Amino acid sequence: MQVLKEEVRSAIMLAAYEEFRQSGYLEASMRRIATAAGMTSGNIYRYFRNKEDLFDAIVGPLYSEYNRYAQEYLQTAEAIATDGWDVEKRTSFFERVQNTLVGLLMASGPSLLLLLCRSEGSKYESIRSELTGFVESLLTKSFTAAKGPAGPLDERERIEIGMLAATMIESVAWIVANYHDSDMLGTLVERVIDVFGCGLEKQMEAHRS
Amino acid sequence: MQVLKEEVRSAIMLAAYEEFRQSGYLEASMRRIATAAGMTSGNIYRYFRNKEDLFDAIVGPLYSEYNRYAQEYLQTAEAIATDGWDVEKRTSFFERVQNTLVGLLMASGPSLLLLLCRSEGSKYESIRSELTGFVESLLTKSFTAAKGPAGPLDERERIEIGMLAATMIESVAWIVANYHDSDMLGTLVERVIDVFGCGLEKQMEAHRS
Amino acid sequence: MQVLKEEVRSAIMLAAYEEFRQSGYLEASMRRIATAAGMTSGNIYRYFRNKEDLFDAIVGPLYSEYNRYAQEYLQTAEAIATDGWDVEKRTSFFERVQNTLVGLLMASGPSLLLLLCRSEGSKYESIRSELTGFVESLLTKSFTAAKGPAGPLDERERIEIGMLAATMIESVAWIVANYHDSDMLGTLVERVIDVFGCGLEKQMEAHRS
Amino acid sequence: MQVLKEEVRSAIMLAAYEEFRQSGYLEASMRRIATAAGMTSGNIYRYFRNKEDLFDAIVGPLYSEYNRYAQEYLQTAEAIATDGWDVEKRTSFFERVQNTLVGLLMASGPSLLLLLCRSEGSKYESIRSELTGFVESLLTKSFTAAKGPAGPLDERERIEIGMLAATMIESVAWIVANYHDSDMLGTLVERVIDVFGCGLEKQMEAHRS
DNA sequence: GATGAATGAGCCTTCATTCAT
DNA sequence: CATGAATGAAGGCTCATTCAT
Repeated sequence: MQVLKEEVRSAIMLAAYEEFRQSGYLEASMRRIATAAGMTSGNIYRYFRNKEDLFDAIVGPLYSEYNRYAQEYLQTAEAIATDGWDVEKRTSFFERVQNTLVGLLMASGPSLLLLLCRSEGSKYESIRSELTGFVESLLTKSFTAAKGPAGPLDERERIEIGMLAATMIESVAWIVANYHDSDMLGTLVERVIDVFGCGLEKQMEAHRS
Repeated sequence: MQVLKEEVRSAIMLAAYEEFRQSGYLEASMRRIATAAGMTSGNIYRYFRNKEDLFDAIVGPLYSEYNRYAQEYLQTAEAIATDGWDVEKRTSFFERVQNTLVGLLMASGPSLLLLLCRSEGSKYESIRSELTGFVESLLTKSFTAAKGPAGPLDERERIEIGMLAATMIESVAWIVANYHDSDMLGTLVERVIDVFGCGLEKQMEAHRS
Repeated sequence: MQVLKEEVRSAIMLAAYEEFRQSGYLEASMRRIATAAGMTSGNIYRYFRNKEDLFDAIVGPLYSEYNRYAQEYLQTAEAIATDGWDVEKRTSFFERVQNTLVGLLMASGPSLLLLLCRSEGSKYESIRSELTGFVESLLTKSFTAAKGPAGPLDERERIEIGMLAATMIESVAWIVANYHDSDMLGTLVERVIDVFGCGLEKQMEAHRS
Repeated sequence: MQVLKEEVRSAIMLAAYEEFRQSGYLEASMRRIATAAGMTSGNIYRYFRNKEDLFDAIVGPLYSEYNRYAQEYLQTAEAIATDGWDVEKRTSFFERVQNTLVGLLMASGPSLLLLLCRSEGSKYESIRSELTGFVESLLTKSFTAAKGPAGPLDERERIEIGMLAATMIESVAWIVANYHDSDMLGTLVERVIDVFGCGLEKQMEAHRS
């Protein structure tokens, strides 16, 4: 049964997606992917150089896009920080973060799940800490500004911010892993941001007084 | 030269803990565990039937304990729910959750890390969703009570509660994976519960009106 | 766009020659040959039954030719030996060997390189020992004649002749593998024959006395 | 059937030796080696890290020894060259080369065969050209000295020396591949050196006049 | 005629597990 | 008790070859 190249390529990527989703990058088996895609393992290598390349094909485009977004938003944040960061700007802060994340989610489709939750052992495995770092840096700027002349953040504040950033990303990862419908995804992420936003405001107040 | 049986058993479990922590259940290597424990891989099998059994030995007791706690708290919650769930009781609600979780953390020691974060591929890999289910059930009760006569929760409310429960557990897992010091652990978990608590209050208000 | 059959055949053989030269028979890759010939690997099998057949096509004609030469020269040598083998004839002996070899080299072109140096794993891999046998037989006749009435060669003489024949072929093979320019090739082979001739003369003298 | 470690190690090396000898480094199959050694392929890896390591174990010691010899003899040659290189020293030259080679052969045993003739694809594959370079350098020194004030060698002389060095090594390789008895090996190598020595003398004379 | 997708056997290697010693 | 040699299945990957199109 001869099939067109693109169809087969898609079939492989589909089977690979499923396998990566179930087993993660390291435990995924090329043989199983092949079987699921209805072919011999050798044939996969006509379409993808190796396991990494196959993972890349699914997840790489999204990663690039993320990189563009991240850089852009960090620069914007930098600019705002330099100008001063008044109440008005601060209130618009979480909308920006929210837009970044929700935008990414909308643009991404199901591959975000692999990137965020199943990439251990691949070259993308640091994505979570990158994302965390990104969010952390935004939060730090916001906090520093809010704190005003009181000076730089103390150790405990930094740890808490780090935790908030990380758990926020964990939460997003969970949502991505459990809801694939684009609308629902957006709603839930917004909700999570709300929750964390609320917690943050409280923390800021506490530290300001 | 002969070592007592229990000492050897401990040595194996110690080495295994470290290996599981670093590599996770699936990627953990029996050979490396044996080497680290100062023996041959074959000897491990005199003390533990297989990899799973070894993981069990480390993580199983905590799992049982968790099960006891969970059941107990659920029953309590049930009782309260039946009696009615007034403001006062509601305000004490998060303290209970908090106590449950922090108590578990204190009672558990480092094996919680394995159970929550390194059990993929083992028979405990569903622990997170179990925990989530537990928290979800508590939240549902609380919400239902708060909503009062307006009747049962709608689909959307249930989904949001599910998400909040799950992401809360994810957050706790992250903390457990990143901070081992018992005090810091407590502080951070309390902080996370604060944040989620704040978000929850807002949500309740929103839905009450 | 359609190419004539013979052109394609040639293109394949050309690409195959290069691949066999670089990688040897066993390590040669049909895929690389196809790519270099500007076609798909499958198409090669319309022109050649398999890898061996392709190697055959390049190297077979030369092998046949060698066989003709060898038989012819052996018969001549036989005839001379029967007639008696005086000094004059003996002095012309190495010229004959030389002419045989250099003739083959000139008549052969680059495929001799494959036949002599890259045929391991193919059905031609015994060519070196065949050639050696041929030269050995010539040398044996010459020696026997030179030794005269002293009778047949002893074990040690036969071994040395065998070795000289073999290393002479090895030398020629090295030259063929390293110099492709026809003139240089001739010069160096003559030079090698000189060297071996010199050694042989000495050996003959030693054994005659 | 339990066997002592060293016995098994030897059995593997023996089987490996045979396999490498028959198929060369690249074509050798670990499975076949294992089968020949009476075990599963996996078990080999208890004794040798991988194919390369196994080849190393057989061939490495000899290679080290060769390196020591080569350096030593090159230094000696250098010293002689500086002092001047009269007839007497020159006549002793080939005795030195001969001693080097024959010494190596005696010290080496059958692994020399693998090193010289079956190492393609391994990290030792350049051994022939190294050896050739070594001999070539000795010959060049000798020639330059013999030529005296006439100055450096011309292109053609250099090519011929290169060829003589290379074909000499080829000859030695052939001998090693075909005779394993230590005495016979010595005799034949001496014989080959004689032959080449004779050819060299003639060449020197030709170029001196 | 030619394509190139597909196969299947083979490669080296790793690893949990078993068992003779 | 403990060893560590051995197994067997699986891993990712390559390649000559076949065959539907």
